[in-house]
Amino acid sequence: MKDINEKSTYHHGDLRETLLVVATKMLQESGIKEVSLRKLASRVGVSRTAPYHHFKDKNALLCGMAEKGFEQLHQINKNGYEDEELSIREHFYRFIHDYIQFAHNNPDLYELMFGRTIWKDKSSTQELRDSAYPCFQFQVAMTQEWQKKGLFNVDDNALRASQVLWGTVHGIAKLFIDGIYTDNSKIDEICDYAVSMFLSNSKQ
Amino acid sequence: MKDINEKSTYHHGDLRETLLVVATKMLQESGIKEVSLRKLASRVGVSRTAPYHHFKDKNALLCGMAEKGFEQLHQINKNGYEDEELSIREHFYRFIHDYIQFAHNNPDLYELMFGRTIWKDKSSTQELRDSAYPCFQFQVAMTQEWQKKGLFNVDDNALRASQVLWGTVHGIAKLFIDGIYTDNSKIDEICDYAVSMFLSNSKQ
DNA sequence: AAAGCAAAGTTGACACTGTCAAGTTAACGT
DNA sequence: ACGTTAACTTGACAGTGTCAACTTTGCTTT
Repeated sequence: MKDINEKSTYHHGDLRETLLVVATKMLQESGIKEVSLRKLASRVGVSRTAPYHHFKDKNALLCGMAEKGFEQLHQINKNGYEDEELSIREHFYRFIHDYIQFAHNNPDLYELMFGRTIWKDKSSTQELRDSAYPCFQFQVAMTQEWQKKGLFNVDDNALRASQVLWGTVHGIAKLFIDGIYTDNSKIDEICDYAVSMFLSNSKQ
Repeated sequence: MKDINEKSTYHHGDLRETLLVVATKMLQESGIKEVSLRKLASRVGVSRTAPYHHFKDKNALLCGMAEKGFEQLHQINKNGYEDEELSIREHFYRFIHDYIQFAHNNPDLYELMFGRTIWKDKSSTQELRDSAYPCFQFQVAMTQEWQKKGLFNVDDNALRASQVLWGTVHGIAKLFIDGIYTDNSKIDEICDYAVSMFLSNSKQ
C-alpha cells in the first residue's frame, strides 16, 4: 500500500476507490447527466481511459456507485429496526419515513440505484446484486416480523406484503425525486397518511 | 393540406406528426437509448436537422411523445371509472390493475412519461403539463369519490390518499419496469394483495 | 400573375460522449 | 537484476445534440 499523501507521478495508487468517491460527488453535485468518464478522469487528474483498468465500462462504474448506496440504505433500515424503544407501529412509521428521507437526501444516487440503467438487460454486475439483494431481503424480513405481530389485517404473505409496501415507498420517493410531487414540505404528512392507510384497522 | 399518399420531394407535409409516431415506435421497439434525433430523421427520410423546425430540441420531442401517453392513460382511467357494472371495490381494483398493466404494456413510454428527463429542471413543456395535469387530477377525483363512499377507513383527505395510492401503483409499476421485480406472472397477484391491504377493514 | 417573405428542409461544423488498439511506464516477484 | 504484467497514456473512431448559413418551396399581398 502506498502512502496516500504522497502524490505519485504515474501510478495513482488507489484509483478505483478515488473514482468511485469522486464520481459519486459529481453525481450529487450536478446529477447523472454530468457524470462522464472523461470529466471524471480529468477531475481525478488521470487520462481518459485510465478508468478502464478498474471498471469494464461506464456501466460497471455506475454499478459500483450504486453498490455503496445499497450498503447505506441497508444500514439505515437496520438502525431503525434495531431501535428497541419503538413500538411496532413506530417501527413501521420509521421505516417508511427513513426510506423516503434517504431518497430525498440522495436523489440522484437513489435514481441510479433503482433505475433501469443498471438493472435492465442483465447489465447489473454480480457485486451489485450481492450488495442489493441482502438489502431487499431485510425489508421482506421486517415485513414478516410486523405481519407476525398482527400489524396488517391481511393474509399472511410476507413477500406480497413487502412488495406492496416497497412499491409504496419507492413510488412516493420517485414521484418526489423526479419532480412530479413538488412540495417537499409535505413529505412527512404523506408518510403519516400512508401509515394510517395501511394500519387503519390494525390491532396495534 | 397535401395528399398524404403522394410523396413530395422537398416538403414533407406532416413531418411533426410523423416524427412523433416514428419516434414512439422506435421507443417501443428498442428503448429510449436507441431514440436519437439522427436515427429518427434518417428513418423518416429527412435530414438530421429537419426536426428542429418542429421541435425546439430533443427534450421537446420527448415531451410531445409523453403527451400522447398521458392522453392514453387518462382514457384508460376514464373507461374504468365509467363502467357502471362494477362495485366500488371493483372500480378500485380495476384502477390499480389497469394502471400497472398500462405501464407493463408500454414500459419505455411509461418511463419517459414519469422520468426526470422531462420533468426535472423545469424542462417540461407547457403542452405536456396541459396534457398531464388533467390526468393527475382525474385520479384525485376518483379517490375523492371512493373516499366519500367509505372505501378507506381514514381521515377524509382525498389529496393525501390519492398521493399514497398513486405512489403505490407507480412504485410497483416502476419496480417491474426497471427490472427489479422480475416475475411478470405475479403482477395480478400483487395488485390483488395491494387492494386487500388498503381495504382490509373497509365497509365495502 | 409577379414579388416577396416566411416556413421547411439542407449541408457543414463543433464540442462532446464511450470505447478500442497500440504504445509507454513502473512496480513487483523470481 | 530481469522480465512479466498491471497501470497508465495517446490516437483514433463512430456516435450524439445543436448551431449557423444556405436552398427550396408555398402562400400572401399587391
